[in-house]
Amino acid sequence: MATASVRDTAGQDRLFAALANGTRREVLRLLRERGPQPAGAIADRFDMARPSLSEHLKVLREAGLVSEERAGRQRIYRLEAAPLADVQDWLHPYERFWRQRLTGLGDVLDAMPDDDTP
Amino acid sequence: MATASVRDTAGQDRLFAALANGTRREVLRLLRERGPQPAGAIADRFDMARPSLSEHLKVLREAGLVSEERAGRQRIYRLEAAPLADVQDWLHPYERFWRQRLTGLGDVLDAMPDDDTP
DNA sequence: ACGATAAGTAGGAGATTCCCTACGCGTCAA
DNA sequence: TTGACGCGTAGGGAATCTCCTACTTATCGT
Repeated sequence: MATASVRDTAGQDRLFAALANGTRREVLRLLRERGPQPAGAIADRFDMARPSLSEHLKVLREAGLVSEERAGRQRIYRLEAAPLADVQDWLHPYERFWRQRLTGLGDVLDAMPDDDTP
Repeated sequence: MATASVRDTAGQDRLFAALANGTRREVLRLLRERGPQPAGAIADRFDMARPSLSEHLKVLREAGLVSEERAGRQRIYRLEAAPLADVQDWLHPYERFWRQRLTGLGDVLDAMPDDDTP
């Protein structure tokens, strides 16, 4: 096993775009807190027509953030957190910048270059 | 000093949406690696009309990810990483889910609930 | 086989995104 | 003061997003 989370630009776009919607973030939270759920049970939690929520699930699926398993006439959705590890990886080189601010180190090092992505 | 990074749903939408674009992520990387830059120097790096890039800078500004400082007829843009700390905070409750997968602990705990956001 | 149930697809309205060209505003140098 | 420069705003076009109301497909119970 070698690479696990190399995401191209378009993939990152899809990932962040999937997260850029409150309803979809709520769906993720629901799956995280309550475990896998059939589409209907998810939809019941939202004040929105079911087909609309079905679309949101599709966006999450295409971003790799949920998977579906068919069980009879239900489709059980499950959180897939792996792409979120990609987000954390993306975040990592920025970490020292907010650390810097919070610890009051100030803006002293602002111009100090670093290399990370080619 | 009390709360520093409480972001409402709309604010999170704006934040993730700002990150959901390759050009804008590139701008952030540039500011991280090369330090603060005038708008023109940033625009020169992209194969895009300057007003288009100006719009991207506006989106980043409204998400709080960059700040601008006027210096003569230039506007120096600077990375503001604090909102990215919000992203990491948002990410945190999901962390155990991908850890779980990676360490091969398997799907055993998938249905185990946890509480985090109200 | 039939009707009811679970959930996705089709198509469409209205808003937003992402790019462009044209133009306006402030600042500096001569 | 005039002209050039740095940069933003206006406005517009094509594509995409987010919601809706039908409608289709697949499965289950009787």
